[in-house]
Amino acid sequence: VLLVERGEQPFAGCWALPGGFVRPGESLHAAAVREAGEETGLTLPPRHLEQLRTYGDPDRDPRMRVFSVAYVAMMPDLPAPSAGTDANDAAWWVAEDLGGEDGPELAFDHPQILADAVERVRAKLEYTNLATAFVGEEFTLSELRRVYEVVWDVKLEPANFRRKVLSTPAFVEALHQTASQGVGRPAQLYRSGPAVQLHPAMLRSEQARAEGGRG
Amino acid sequence: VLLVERGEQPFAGCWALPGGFVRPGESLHAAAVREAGEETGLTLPPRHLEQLRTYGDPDRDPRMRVFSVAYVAMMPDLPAPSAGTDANDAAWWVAEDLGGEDGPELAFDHPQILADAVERVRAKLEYTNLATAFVGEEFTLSELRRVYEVVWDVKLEPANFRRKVLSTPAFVEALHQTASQGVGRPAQLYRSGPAVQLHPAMLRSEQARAEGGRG
DNA sequence: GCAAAAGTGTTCTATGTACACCCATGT
DNA sequence: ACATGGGTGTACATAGAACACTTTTGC
Repeated sequence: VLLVERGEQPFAGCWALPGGFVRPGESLHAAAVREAGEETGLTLPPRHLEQLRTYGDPDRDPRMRVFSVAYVAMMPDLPAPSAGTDANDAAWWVAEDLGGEDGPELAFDHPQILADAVERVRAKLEYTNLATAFVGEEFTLSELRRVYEVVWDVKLEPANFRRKVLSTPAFVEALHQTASQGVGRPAQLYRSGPAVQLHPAMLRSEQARAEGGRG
Repeated sequence: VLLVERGEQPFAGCWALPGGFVRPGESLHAAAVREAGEETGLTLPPRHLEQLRTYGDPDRDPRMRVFSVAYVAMMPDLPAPSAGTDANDAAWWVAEDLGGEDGPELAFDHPQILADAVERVRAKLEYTNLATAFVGEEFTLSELRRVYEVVWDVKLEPANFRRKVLSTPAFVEALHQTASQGVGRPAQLYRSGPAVQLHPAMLRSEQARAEGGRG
């Protein structure tokens, strides 16, 4: 999770999701990309960007009435961010470490926004190819499986996962090359296929579903 | 679908989704309920209300920059609406009749909003108890099945549908009363159970999924 | 009695799960 | 040789689809 440390009141010193104001003539989508870049120094376009939802409770910002249209973006190979305007610092965080006792305090209603985002991603892994946005353009099935295992916090049977992915039409395409890596038999390389929606879905177990979300 | 006929430019004479501006100190949720009521004369609280998404393209309203936070509401027993402020008329429409040649022209980007709403509802029938918001507090399984059949535009096996609904934990609760109605064996009455998310889901077939939506 | 809708039983098939087993590589 | 991860095969359990059949009402 990409967070910035606030340099101004309110919530100075707290960490917050990067954001800002939409400009005249600018679409919401473009504003999300621009603001994320301005506050963190990241220029690469994200692999995936989608609207989450809009937060507009009257007292969510003590200064004035603010409506925040939250977007979720996905990036692999997380490049090092740098603090931008209005921010002391910018850094990547592990989602698991946020919201607990040890983690930093999040500003405004950003804990809720983050929780909604995590649950959205968990749910979308089931029925879309969103998992491929977490890995490089070329990847092994083990790398793809690790995405599901980490995000859902479960262990998946490698054999069954493999069959499931390969039997889902247009989910991945074989490159007929082997990855050159460490110990063990080299794995085949794949790239993301044309399918965006998956039929049938990669169903998470009852247990994995209870993990995070009421959805 | 509840629409109002616009009395002012732009799009005067066109039909539009009811809406308006959020007031100071008012939540988005409260504004959605209030505006729907003001423009149509309906006062009953909807059985279900949820945020759809926010539309903010720079030129979606020719007068000025407008961000619309769309909400979807569900009501059974559709009471007759009456035209309110800024509206010539208000009426219920069949969703299927909108968007085609015969239907009325919808204002602004409301065709897109409506399409997104229909797809949201279609998808949510699968994994939530949203279908129960379309029927009365007490209902037969045939009435519930008709919701799925109409919204998804499919035929479902009554026998299998019954088993599926009754085997899904906390989806419906039996009232041990029979409905008094027309021809055929009287059906048992049920009411909505405590479950909001359904496990396992009521999966629509590949065909029903292709019907409306890419999601 | 007959039509119509409610409800039960049963068979067949598809899909997920668990686990045994073989394959190819680095050390 | 052996540990490690990649990949295949297979038996079992579960869930959905299709359809025959019984039950209960109105006409």
